[in-house]
Parts: sequence; structure tokens; C-alpha cells
Amino acid sequence: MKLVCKSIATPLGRMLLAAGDAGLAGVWFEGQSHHPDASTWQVVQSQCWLDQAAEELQAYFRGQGRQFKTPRAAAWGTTFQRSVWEALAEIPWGATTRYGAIAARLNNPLAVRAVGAAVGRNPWSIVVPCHRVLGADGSLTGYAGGLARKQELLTREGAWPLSSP
Amino acid sequence: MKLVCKSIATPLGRMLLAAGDAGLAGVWFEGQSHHPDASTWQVVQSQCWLDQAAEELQAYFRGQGRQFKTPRAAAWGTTFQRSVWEALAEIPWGATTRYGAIAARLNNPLAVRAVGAAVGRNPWSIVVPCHRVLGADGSLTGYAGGLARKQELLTREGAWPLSSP
DNA sequence: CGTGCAGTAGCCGTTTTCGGACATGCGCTT
DNA sequence: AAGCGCATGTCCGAAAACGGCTACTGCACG
Repeated sequence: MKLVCKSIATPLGRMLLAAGDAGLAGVWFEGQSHHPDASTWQVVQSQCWLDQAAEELQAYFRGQGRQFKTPRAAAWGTTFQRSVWEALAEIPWGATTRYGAIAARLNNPLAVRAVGAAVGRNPWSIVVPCHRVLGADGSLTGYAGGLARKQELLTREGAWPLSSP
Repeated sequence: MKLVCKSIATPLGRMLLAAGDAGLAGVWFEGQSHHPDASTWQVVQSQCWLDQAAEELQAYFRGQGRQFKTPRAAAWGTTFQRSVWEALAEIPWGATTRYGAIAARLNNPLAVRAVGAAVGRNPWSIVVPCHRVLGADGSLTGYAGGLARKQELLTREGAWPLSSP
């Protein structure tokens, strides 16, 4: 699948958006870990899904958008990873969950660590809210874009610091 | 690259031809070793390169065609493998060469064994005449389509048994 | 006696590493 | 004459290492 991409500015730094014909392929912070190799993608000014996603992201940062409706088209990922990402996508704005809870939902309660690894490779930063997953004790644990961004995102959503541990 | 394919009958068994937009992608005996996974290719009745190659193959088997002019478009292969396949393509009808000779031509005389491995993965059976490569002592050594076919091809070209070892 | 913290040992999918096996041929030893 | 070791690029399988984790343990404090 051929991908096109464009970069946008956000309050948390520049982000790169990528899309194919079928939908949004990914959203990454510049320089975050697990950033894919974008050298073969074609940089464009405008594209259907890119524009829609950019618009929704800006709305999110203005506090005016609480969910993303741009269709996603996974360009990578194993079966397990995709099932984790799907579960992530269902966490509503302002809510949080735990790695263990996701593992349990997948009927694989012992695969907690594997879930952590999969969450870390979520290709759609913010859009698929991997930042809403906390450790069993409510700690931030980790974030591919850096813990500072994770905390900032949760604060903006009023989900940090935790009210009820 | 999207590939289309079709199967044809030859005196040595059915063969599968595959092609992309730019040219012939490969020709394999049914069930030969290193046969690629064709399950995602679209089977077609007719296509520019497929038709030309099929015609040339039939002419070859009738003894009326001694070289193939259908353009090839490699869909796989490392740099090393492609250079080996290019060298193979230059062996004329009725002639034979040795694995060592090819390695020498590539300025890599020690890579004899690697040449053997690469020859074995030649995607264009017959069209790129990997059957014209013999062991240093003139033995048949191996053929992805089976030694019987290799011998039959060489016999048809009057290159077997060897006249001058 | 609680409480808190550090260390530890399992859990599981993915990634990375590693060791052979090959469509060989030359040179050297037995 | 037959056998062994080595050199080369690639693929493939097995094995090990590596994480955005957790629950449990043992120990040091009040």
C-alpha cells in the first residue's frame, strides 16, 4: 500500500500523519520511539484522510473534540497487536484503564506484558488513546512520546492526577 | 507491485507465468522447489507480457525459438542474486557454463557456493537459462524443476551429453 | 503490628540473534 | 582416488532476549 504523509504543529510538538487510500495509517510525534521509516512516503499538502485527521486533532487540542471519526487503515501489526489497538480505541475521553484490564478483555489475562509491548507500538498517537492506559497501581509507566506528554494529555482530559485510585 | 498470472501446458509439464505492468515477473514449473506463493495473484486469460512469453516458450519447445525477448521485471531478489540472474541470461542457446565461471565473472570467485544458491532461485525457468549451468566436472548437480527436466532441456539443445569435458 | 518500598520471578508476543543448510570448487591430506 | 576444510550470500528454523506488567516476598521503618 502506498502511503502519503504530512506534518502538522500541535501544542505538544510537531506530529507526522500518514494515510493510504483506505484511511489514516498513523500519527506520530516527531522523534518518538518506534517511529517508522517515512523516507519512502510521499509528502503531500492535502489528502482526504490527512486533512480530516488534522482537523480533528486541532479540535481535540482546542478542547472541542472528544472523539476521532477518521477511518483508520492499519498498515502494520500482528493479529494480536491489532486486537489490542482495537481495544484501546474504545476507551472514552477522560477515562483511564489498566494494562491488565485490556489483557482480561482479550481473554488472555496473563498476556499483560505483551499488551504493554503492543500498546507501545500503537501507530495512531492520541487518535487511538494509548495514553489512557496506566499501571495497575495507577502510575504513568511509559509512553512512546515521553511521559511528560502522557501526563499533559491526561491533565487536559481531567484524568490526572487520579481521583479514585 | 500487483501481479497477474496464468498457467500453460508444455512438453515438460504445466508452468505458471507471472507478470507485472513492466514485464515478466517469473516462470515456474508446477510444484518445483522455491515456487513462490501465488495465492494473492490474479489469474487472467490474457496479458501483454504473459502472452508474449507463452508464445516464445511454445516456440522454444517446438525448436523454433532460441532466445527470449519478453522484457523481464524482477519482483524479488537481492543485489547479488539479480547480478547472478543477469549473468545467466547471457548464456546462449546450446552452450553451458560452470558455477565457478559465473562467480569469476562477478569478480567474486570465492562466492561459488552463493552463486549456486542464487541460481537455484532464478525466477524465470527456461527463459533465463539456469539449466545451462553445470558443475565443475560437467555433472548436472541440481535443478529446481528436477534433474530429469534439466537433462531433457540440455538434450533438446544438443548440449547433452557433453561433447568436450 | 501496619505500611511502604525494593527486589524478584513468572507471564506472553515480538524482535533479534545465531547456527545450519544449500544446485560449488579448490587444495590439501590420507 | 576419496575425504576434509574452507570461502560466500541467503534463507529458515530454533532459541534467546526484550519489553510502557504484576503479584508476591522480605525487610526497614514508625
